[in-house]
Amino acid sequence: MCPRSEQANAQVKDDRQKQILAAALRVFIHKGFAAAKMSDIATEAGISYGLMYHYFQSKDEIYAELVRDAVDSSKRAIERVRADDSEPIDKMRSLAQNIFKGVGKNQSAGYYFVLMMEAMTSGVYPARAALHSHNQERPLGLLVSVVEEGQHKGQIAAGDPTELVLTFFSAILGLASLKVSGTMTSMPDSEILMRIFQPASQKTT
Amino acid sequence: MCPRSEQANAQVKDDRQKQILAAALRVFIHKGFAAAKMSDIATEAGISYGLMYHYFQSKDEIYAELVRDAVDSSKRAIERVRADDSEPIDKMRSLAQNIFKGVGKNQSAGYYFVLMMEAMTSGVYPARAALHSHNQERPLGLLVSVVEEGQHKGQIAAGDPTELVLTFFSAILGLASLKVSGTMTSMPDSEILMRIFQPASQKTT
DNA sequence: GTCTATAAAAGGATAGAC
DNA sequence: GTCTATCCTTTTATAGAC
Repeated sequence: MCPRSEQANAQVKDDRQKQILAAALRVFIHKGFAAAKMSDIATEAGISYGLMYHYFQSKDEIYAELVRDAVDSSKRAIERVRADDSEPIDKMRSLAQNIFKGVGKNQSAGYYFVLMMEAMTSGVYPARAALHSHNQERPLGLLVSVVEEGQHKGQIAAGDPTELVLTFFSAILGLASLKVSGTMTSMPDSEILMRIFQPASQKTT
Repeated sequence: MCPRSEQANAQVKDDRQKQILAAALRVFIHKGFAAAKMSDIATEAGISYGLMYHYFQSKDEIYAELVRDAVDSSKRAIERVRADDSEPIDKMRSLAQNIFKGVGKNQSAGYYFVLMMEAMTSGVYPARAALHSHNQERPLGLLVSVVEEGQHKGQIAAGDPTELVLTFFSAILGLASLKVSGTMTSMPDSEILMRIFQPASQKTT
């Protein structure tokens, strides 16, 4: 009953939740929502099956929580590059490099991006719900204006900026999928993808 | 008992199998293997649940069969462009255009490509089995030499050709996923992706 | 060949001991 | 807080009537 221990317990509880979420992220990324079993997540987290339900109400809840985190994380990363004063093309480059590095090293920052993209395409209900609870503008939408500015400055090829952003990130998604599945052992040079932005008749420099 | 009717029955049987496979392809593409239910496929095919098992032994068998077909189809498409006498860069372009057109129009030729790529990344057992039963060299491997030739001719940027091929097709995979899921209403211009091959300081022409 | 009804298995969720 | 054992829903697969 002493307040100290209660606070400590709250800390333990929070740690466990994070531990479960981290394990679930890995499992969901590798198997997808439907194929991921609660028992897989429990094993990956190194705890018993039943304990999962002490911290989360359902598989859906875990997934929705992760998608929210993924969107937040992606959004923060995007806001960060938007805020700094580099050139538009370098903002896109920096974003790509961060994701490539994260995916290459199996870090959750990289996994978050993959999860967010999969949530967009999967049609899984809890994903849709989590995506829409953030009714604020979608993360990738924040990049359209960056691309537009880059086009005005002649750094980025002409064309519908939304289409360009989607093409760029779906390409990253495809690469990340191959990497995560082990089909590809390491991520390629991110400059290959940067060529998507490259105006036809002009050097990058 | 008359031979004529038996042959006609064989034809009906074959038609039904194709009908089920076509329905299954659509369902698998939209929901993924694990989330796809046999009842979904039956409904999509417009037949009863039980009848599925008259033509196939299991969900795994249907999936494996589709993956085999997808690999064959992709391989034939690749062999076809390899055989014709156009420039290497135009061979890649023609391949991309075909896939883009197929995915854009929801044709099975486009779906086959998506299925094949997903089979590579999914880790689903029947997919792996179907992929390995074709122990012959993998479809995308056939393109490495095309890219190499394009590099010698200065049409394609330098760099590991395998990496380039994988990057190119994983980008297509990502785009196709967005299209199939409805996140993207139409496929972008395939020339955007062709820039992946573009040497840095040179016009395509 | 085709369907409906049922069995069998898998996986999500809960209960209760410790 | 943590685990084991059990329940219950969902889905795969089979049986048997027509």
